[in-house]
Amino acid sequence: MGRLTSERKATIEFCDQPLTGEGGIDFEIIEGFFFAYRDFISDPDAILESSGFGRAHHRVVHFVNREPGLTVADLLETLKITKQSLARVLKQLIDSGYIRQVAGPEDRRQRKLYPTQSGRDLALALAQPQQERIERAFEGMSVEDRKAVTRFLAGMQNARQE
Amino acid sequence: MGRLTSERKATIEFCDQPLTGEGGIDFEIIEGFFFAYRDFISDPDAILESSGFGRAHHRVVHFVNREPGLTVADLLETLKITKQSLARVLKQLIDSGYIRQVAGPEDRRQRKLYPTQSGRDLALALAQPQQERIERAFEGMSVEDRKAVTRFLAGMQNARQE
DNA sequence: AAAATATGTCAGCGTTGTTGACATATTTTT
DNA sequence: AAAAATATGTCAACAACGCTGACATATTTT
Repeated sequence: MGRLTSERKATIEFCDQPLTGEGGIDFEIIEGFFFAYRDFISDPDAILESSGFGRAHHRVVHFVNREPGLTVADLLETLKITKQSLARVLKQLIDSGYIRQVAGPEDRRQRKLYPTQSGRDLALALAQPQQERIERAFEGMSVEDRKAVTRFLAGMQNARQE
Repeated sequence: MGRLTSERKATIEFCDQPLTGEGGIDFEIIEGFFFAYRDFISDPDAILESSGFGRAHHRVVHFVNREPGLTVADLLETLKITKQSLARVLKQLIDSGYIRQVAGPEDRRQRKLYPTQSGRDLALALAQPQQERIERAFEGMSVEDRKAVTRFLAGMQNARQE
């Protein structure tokens, strides 16, 4: 604890000691996660900029490619955003020809989402720099180490609703 | 590749096969990182909501606590945002009594930032649920496994400018 | 026929990032 | 001492992407 000036009257207190892992807090992981994720998404961000798209578009293109035919409701559940938020970016992706909608064959209220070839190409282009970054981070690591990372990422997630 | 209808004329093409790791892309890591980070920041988000603060405030409080006395320029460099963005949240944190500014002892143009006791308490309260989540993810993992995670997070980051 | 469901849309708002321009205090350079 | 550079603050406008609330339409279920 310190004091703003050498005078006694005000006693304006502030902490001048760095907050370290004394309380059993793993700041290396906390900060590492922040910096790593920020840099991780900066790669596709740079690509998206030229198309006039953003991160929200990236996520939609990604998951539609990962599971072609998923419905709007499925996508909302995965992304955990509102339909109004999704509508904005989805409309742009459809208008730009990256994604198509098909009425559900059984339930015609549904809109099943599929990537076009452009949409697939875009998803791959966005994943590529991320893959290179992952490979660089994995460089020199054993198979067990890599498994540990995968397990860690899974363990950091909330329980999947089933 | 599929077709929207059985008709031939239009040939509206779309991909109906899921994009898997065929191109050597590790989607498990890519998606795991996305879901893990999203859930990771949701914990402090819930706490911040009651104070009327957001994620941007969290980051500022965190780094000021980690390195008391850092200057505004230092903070901008760490967060990689513009001073106008920082000003908004920093002002609120100062007005709310979580952070104090002190003119630099050598260079009086500088504003050195310090947490107050409230600011320290807030930083700890925000870190706590994140720590618990990390511990849960680390559960049952060896020391080498944990080191691998730390190394992975470091390797995912851009080279530090020095 | 009525209710529920899946989706779309309009309107407005909040947070947090951006750029550009300019002001002030202080330090460094000439 | 004057001029230039630096550290910070501030005003204004804008963009991306979350949110809520309300309402419309088509389709399916009850």
